[in-house]
Amino acid sequence: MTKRLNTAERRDEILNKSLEIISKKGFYNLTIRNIAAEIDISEAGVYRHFKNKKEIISMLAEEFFCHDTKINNINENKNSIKKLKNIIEIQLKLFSENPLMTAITFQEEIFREYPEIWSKFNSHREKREKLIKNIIKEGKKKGEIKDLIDPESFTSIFMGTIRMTVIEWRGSNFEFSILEKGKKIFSQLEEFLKKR
Amino acid sequence: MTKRLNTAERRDEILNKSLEIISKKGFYNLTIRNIAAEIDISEAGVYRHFKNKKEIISMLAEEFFCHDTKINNINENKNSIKKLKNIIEIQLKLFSENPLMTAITFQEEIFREYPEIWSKFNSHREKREKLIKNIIKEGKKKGEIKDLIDPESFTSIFMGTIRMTVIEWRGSNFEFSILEKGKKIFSQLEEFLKKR
DNA sequence: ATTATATAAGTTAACGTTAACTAACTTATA
DNA sequence: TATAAGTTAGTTAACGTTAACTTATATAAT
Repeated sequence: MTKRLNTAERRDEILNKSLEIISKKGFYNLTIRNIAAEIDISEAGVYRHFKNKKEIISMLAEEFFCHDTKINNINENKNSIKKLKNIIEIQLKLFSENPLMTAITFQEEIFREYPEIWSKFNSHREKREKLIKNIIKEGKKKGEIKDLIDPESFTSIFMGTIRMTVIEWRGSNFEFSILEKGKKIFSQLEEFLKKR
Repeated sequence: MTKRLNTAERRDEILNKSLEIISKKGFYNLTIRNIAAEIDISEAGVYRHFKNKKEIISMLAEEFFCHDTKINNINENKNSIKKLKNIIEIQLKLFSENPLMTAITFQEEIFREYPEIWSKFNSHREKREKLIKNIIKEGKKKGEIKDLIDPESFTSIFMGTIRMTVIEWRGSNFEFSILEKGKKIFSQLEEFLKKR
């Protein structure tokens, strides 16, 4: 009578539902009870598939990083402004394919409970910062980017802008196209960067 | 023997310690137990001064908004770029005077537990967005700001930049001068905005 | 094709802990 | 000396987790 799922299917279901809970109700409401109730199994049933709550959260973070590291690997032999454009495009494309993932980015602080995950987030951000800073420095050297641009300041501007765009998108309940908004915003930043 | 404080003093102590807990240990660890332990009274003692936990949190949010609304009231008869500069300066000055307050800005999501507070944060942000957008529109009309600047996009850039700067400051454990960093970053944005 | 069996997926019912909160009391102090 | 600031000792409810159990099903022997 009762339908059973195999581990792979159930794990996926648990992870997806967990992300949904975080996104819609906040991290506070991610409890084993709530997960179990939403997928209609017992609490103990959840523990057949994950050894504890932390493992669920780690897997979500892992998924997030896995999605996100694509950015660091492409981007060869390109104009530096194109590279920056590319970063925004990839980043926002990932979010647009999986909007709930944005919840993780913006509830980062909550991962403090799990110091290993928390430190991953921090080193991830630092890595991204360095990447952008280097692209700008390089662009200045190659004469593609204005001399007056300060790499460090612009990195803050760049990363802040992406974050703000996503915050607004989340706030609107994902009602506009983040890709188009991203394009529009980058064209503004481009005007700021490029030599004439 | 035991020293007693009057309500006013104790309320302040509780609020300050609460903010410190949120900032240093995260919102999760803001519990009546922890507050009581840190100020060395019993848990029940806390309830002599606040009727429940929500009241503590509401007061903190109130304090935050109170600090923050100064921005909307000044700024008369000024060049539009000066106005924007002013907004950054006031905002960062408030944070530099009370660094722990930044914790509230960046743990916003947590206020979801308290929908009334949460909606205040949102309308607060929207108000700020409108203010900035209007300053830009006005600046364009008056010929102080470049024609190609898109008010909506620039608002995201502007607000995102402030947020990112504060995130970095928090990340560094408040080790650099946020006021100087703000100045530096605004001088970059200014280059972007101003007509030559 | 049918049947036996190991195992994976599920259950119930509890565990110890901690959360927010309260009633009933004691005592310092204005 | 009345009141406000404090205590002790509890409540109820929720948390993550576990032990001990049941049962569906994939697979292998008949």
